[in-house]
Amino acid sequence: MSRKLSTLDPQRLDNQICFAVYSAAHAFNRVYKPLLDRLGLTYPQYLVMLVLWERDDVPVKDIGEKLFLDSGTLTPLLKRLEAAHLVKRTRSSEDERQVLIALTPQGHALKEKARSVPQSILAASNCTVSELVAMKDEIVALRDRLNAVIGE
Amino acid sequence: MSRKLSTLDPQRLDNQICFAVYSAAHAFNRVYKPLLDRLGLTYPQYLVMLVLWERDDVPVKDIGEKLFLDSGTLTPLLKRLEAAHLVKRTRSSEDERQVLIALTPQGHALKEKARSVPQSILAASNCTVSELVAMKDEIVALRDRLNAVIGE
DNA sequence: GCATATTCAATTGCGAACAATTAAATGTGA
DNA sequence: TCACATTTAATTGTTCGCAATTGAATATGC
Repeated sequence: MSRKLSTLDPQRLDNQICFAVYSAAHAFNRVYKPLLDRLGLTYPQYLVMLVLWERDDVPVKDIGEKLFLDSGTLTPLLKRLEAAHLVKRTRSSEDERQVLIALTPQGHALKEKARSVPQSILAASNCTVSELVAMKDEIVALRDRLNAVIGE
Repeated sequence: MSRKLSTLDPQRLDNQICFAVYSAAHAFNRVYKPLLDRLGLTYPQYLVMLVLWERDDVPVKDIGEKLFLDSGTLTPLLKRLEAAHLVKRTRSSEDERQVLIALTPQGHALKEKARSVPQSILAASNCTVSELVAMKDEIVALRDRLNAVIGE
């Protein structure tokens, strides 16, 4: 009775779904870490590389919009990627405010090595592909609604 | 065709579901932040307080197990809560290795003020309660399977 | 009882994450 | 043209998150 109440209590549900997402994000990070260690990347760095492998020579802002991150996070991260010789940062000649991020040959080459990174998660999840696709779409929809609330 | 392939490509799905969770966690954090600011808490601090409001006088390790956090994260966080006069940290007399965390009167009092925190998420989500419960359960199940993989 | 292993918290160092501010470049209106 | 707003990165300061190490207390095996 009190158990049923606590599960359906909307007050707690907010907390519960938020914590579920929060703790799942950490769990993903822990699974990815040993795989990414071999590439010398952290997970946020890996996300940036995924963006760049799709399209190169983009301003910092474009990366930030795709990953929902701001320059306070990206600037030092990109400097670390530059220090690792994976990207080059150059100011745009058309708009001097922009810094364009381009992959180095090593940055491009890393794409092949990264192929094997996402593999064990699906196996470990014990879900069908369609279940995971549905789940992903639900989470994305929730995220987008939350972000819409923030934008007002 | 290529669109369908990319959606069903298990390689990308791994990345996509992980990023969905990662970005949703940030979105939640941004929604909670202005509400928690009024309490003078960050989201991880709020999680610790939620644990303590359920049960008091627990060792650091118990908190860590519930929130999937270690002492490297919790020790400084708890010191900040102590500096804010919300908790008291005392070494257990039974086992001197343990530090017990107890709420101060102000820590207890904050529970009432925190009642209004989880509220807008459900409204903003545009989902039914049962949909959100199902979603939460799926995410928790996935998280637990991921954590099981880490434990080997 | 004593050496060894385990447990627990604290510490250190590094990398996010973000708010708030700064500074420079660009765009706009009068 | 010139004042003003906007855009874009960079900077600064605070807080997480975790790996790795340390150190102390407790438990275990012999």
